[in-house]
Amino acid sequence: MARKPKLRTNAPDALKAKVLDVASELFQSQGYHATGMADIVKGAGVTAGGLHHHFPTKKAIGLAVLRERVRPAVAQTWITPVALAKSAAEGVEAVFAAITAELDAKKAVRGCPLNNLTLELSLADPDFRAEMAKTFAQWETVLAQRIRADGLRDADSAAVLVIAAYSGAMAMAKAEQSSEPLKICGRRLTQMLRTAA
Amino acid sequence: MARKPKLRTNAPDALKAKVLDVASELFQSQGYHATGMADIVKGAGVTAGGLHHHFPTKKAIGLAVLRERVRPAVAQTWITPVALAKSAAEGVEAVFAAITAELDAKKAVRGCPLNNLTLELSLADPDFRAEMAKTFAQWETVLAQRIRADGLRDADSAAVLVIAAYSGAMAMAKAEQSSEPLKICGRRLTQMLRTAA
DNA sequence: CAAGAAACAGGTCGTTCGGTCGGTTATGCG
DNA sequence: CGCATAACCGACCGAACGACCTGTTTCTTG
Repeated sequence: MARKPKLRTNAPDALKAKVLDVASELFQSQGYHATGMADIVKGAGVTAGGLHHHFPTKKAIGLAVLRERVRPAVAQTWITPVALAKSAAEGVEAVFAAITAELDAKKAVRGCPLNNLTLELSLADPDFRAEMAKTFAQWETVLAQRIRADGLRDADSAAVLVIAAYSGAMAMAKAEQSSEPLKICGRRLTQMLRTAA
Repeated sequence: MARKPKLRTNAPDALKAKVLDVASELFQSQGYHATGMADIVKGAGVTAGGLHHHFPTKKAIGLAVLRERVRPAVAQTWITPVALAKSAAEGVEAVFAAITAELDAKKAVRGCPLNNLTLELSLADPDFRAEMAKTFAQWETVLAQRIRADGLRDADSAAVLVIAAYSGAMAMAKAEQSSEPLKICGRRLTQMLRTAA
């Protein structure tokens, strides 16, 4: 039945990467349940069979997106910059500035990838929930370390507050389609970190 | 074809109320997209035809849930208690205490209804987004008024921070299935409101 | 360079989705 | 009491869903 012996090159890593790129993009802009396998297939330019060979289920894709896209994204935009900053206050200020600048540049506020998936999936599946909890825990740990290094008391609770305020501000920003809540919270959080130091 | 002339009583308001109760419960525990019309039909003990007569589409149910269940819930658990409290700090403290107590009593942390639906739907549909934005705005306004009445400066930004921290803490609580983030944020927020007063 | 393994193609399966339709029953009103 | 109208019933529809399976091509390795 070989009708069209279509040209092909085996590149499993590239295929996987493309699938995860497309899937994380779609999950971010539409949500997990609103995204169909067909959307991913079409967006990634892959066939259903090829996709199935690497990711047996949709859940496997979701988990991989969480581990290989969302978590690194949190590390890159939040954890590393704050850890390397001169002070926690300065780091938080820079992160909020970078994020609000990016939001203003685009047209739409699509929310924090971690929070989007957390609220949609953490109750639906224990594996998803474990993944998110782990990411949050890591985030808290590193941020608390940085705050403690500045000599602040209650570094742990401060870290939780910063992460919570950021997450919630992003949710409000998504609802209002404006970066204003983030700007406000960024300002108050850096001020809090500075005056306590 | 009248096989079973099943007993029936016309009670449109009761039917609507039951549908909204069940739908808001299901949306809260599973999410909007993960909840099918069949789930609502089964849970409410209604027929598909009866449901369709009052709610032409699923979206209509979602909007009604938002307006007639979620918004009143926010008003009842947050806005009214804070508005009536002796001080903003005391009000916020009481609200956080009530919510964490309720969470600890149940087994699962299901998140804030408003945030759950916001993150899932605000990008998908402008009508949904408008509804959420309105609810957030009202929340901000009343909270800021209460804070301002205590004589605090920057009451508006404080209100945004409080709401954001609450929302984000609930998201973290959902991921970790623990009321701890809420307790921590509640403590720090009331402390902030008190020392600034 | 054979031959087994891995990568990929793409059609198809059963299910569930949201929504519809013709028909029946209750109820308010004149 | 009659009857128009709203409330309600439940079988049914096409489309889309996630998953899968067989067959073919490419790679790897002894």
